[in-house]
Amino acid sequence: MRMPLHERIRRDIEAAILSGELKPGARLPVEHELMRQYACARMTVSKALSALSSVGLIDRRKRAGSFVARPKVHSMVLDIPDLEQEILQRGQIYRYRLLRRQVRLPDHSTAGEAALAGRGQLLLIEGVHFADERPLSFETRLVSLSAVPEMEALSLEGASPGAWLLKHVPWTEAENRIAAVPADQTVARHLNVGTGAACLFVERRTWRGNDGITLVRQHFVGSAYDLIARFGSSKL
Amino acid sequence: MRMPLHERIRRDIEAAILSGELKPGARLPVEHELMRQYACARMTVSKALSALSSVGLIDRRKRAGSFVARPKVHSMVLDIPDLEQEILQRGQIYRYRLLRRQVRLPDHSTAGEAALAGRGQLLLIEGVHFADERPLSFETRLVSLSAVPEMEALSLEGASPGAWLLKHVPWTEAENRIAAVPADQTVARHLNVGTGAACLFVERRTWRGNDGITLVRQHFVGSAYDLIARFGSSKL
DNA sequence: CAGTGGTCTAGACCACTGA
DNA sequence: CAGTGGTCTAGACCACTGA
Repeated sequence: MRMPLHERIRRDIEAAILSGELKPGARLPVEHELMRQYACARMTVSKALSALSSVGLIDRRKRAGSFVARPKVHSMVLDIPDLEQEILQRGQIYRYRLLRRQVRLPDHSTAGEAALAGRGQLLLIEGVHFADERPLSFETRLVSLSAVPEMEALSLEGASPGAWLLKHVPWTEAENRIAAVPADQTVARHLNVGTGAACLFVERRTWRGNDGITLVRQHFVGSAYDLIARFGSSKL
Repeated sequence: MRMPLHERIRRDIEAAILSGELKPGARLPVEHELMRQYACARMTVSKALSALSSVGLIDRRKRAGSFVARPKVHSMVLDIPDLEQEILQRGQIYRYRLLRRQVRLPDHSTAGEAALAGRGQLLLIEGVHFADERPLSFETRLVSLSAVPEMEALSLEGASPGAWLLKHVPWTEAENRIAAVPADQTVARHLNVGTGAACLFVERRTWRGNDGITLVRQHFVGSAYDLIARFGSSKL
């Protein structure tokens, strides 16, 4: 057998929980009992239980014991891959067309802009992502030049600024807002859809540590783009 | 100090990575060096490094050492809370109106239905979620009666079937598809919006272990509902 | 083949908290 | 106040793999 013992213990208990044999609220055997069952040291049992606790399958309470967790928030993993990669993986041709590029001071009447800029200026980038020469997404992006000074000298022709940022200044925190909105005149023109057409709107802010990196707003052609989110307790 | 030592080591290294002091690809001190620095046992260092490895901040390789990970997939946590809870938390009145309830065999021409039903029948539930008496979401749901037989006898008047399921048959795997779609006639009538209005569409399948639980399709009034997704490396 | 991480032992002391 | 989990020690043997 090449599965570590702590892993085997973890799986045994996980299986019992998922099968319903151990129901939410049920008490697990105490560590010393598991040590006896598996004939192992306490650290080994502890490693297995800690792993289950960290994925939220059990709750551990001192003096009381370990219990199967009651179901809680259902958060799940949302993949928002690099648009360029995603289009290429679909076997389509990717192109980014730059519409506007401008360095400016933050608009202090917009709280988000001031926070993003810090003490520096902002780079405003507007463009359209094409898949097989059909517009897929209209994107307006603000980049903090105090966080990413290299970006000011960068030629943006042809390359997706989002892909460049991902590669050079990976974020550590992000927040997304996802909504369905009707296309206004600007969006409709750039995406080549009718005014009022349903668009998927994604607004994303990213940070690296405490520094804001970018704020991006993307309108996707509703009929051409979906987001997929998956969740599994098998994730670590 | 009441922070465990392994936690302090983890944070020290995490801070060095996030600040850029340790760049992607950089080699970390070997375990014995960290033992010396913190004057502790190897298990303690190992616990700190394992935690960093499990959140993907470092890669550990035998014989070679531990290295700051290069940035990878950007997956993030998407919260789709119980709609009832969410509306109540906004300080609005929640109501669910049941439109249709029907037990039937799966439509075998639809791959998803047959897989969901297993050997049993399906419960079809249609209804509308109201916030302050304004329609927010039109929901069509299929529930596998072989996985959740209790649901057949359940009165569904007034209570959200999603909330009931969450409480009684929590899922372990889920998949969501999120899109923007125009309201068709049925959706427009139930949500009290114009035909063609932008709606946020969420299709979710959930499983408990290997058994399909439910397949739900929800249309939200675009102007009234957003999804929020957050990501932070601070998550465990 | 030597250095690294992965696992494991058999203890120990402690903080916490419910009976 | 006794039982539980949280942490930690000072070792050990091993698998892996790059120099």
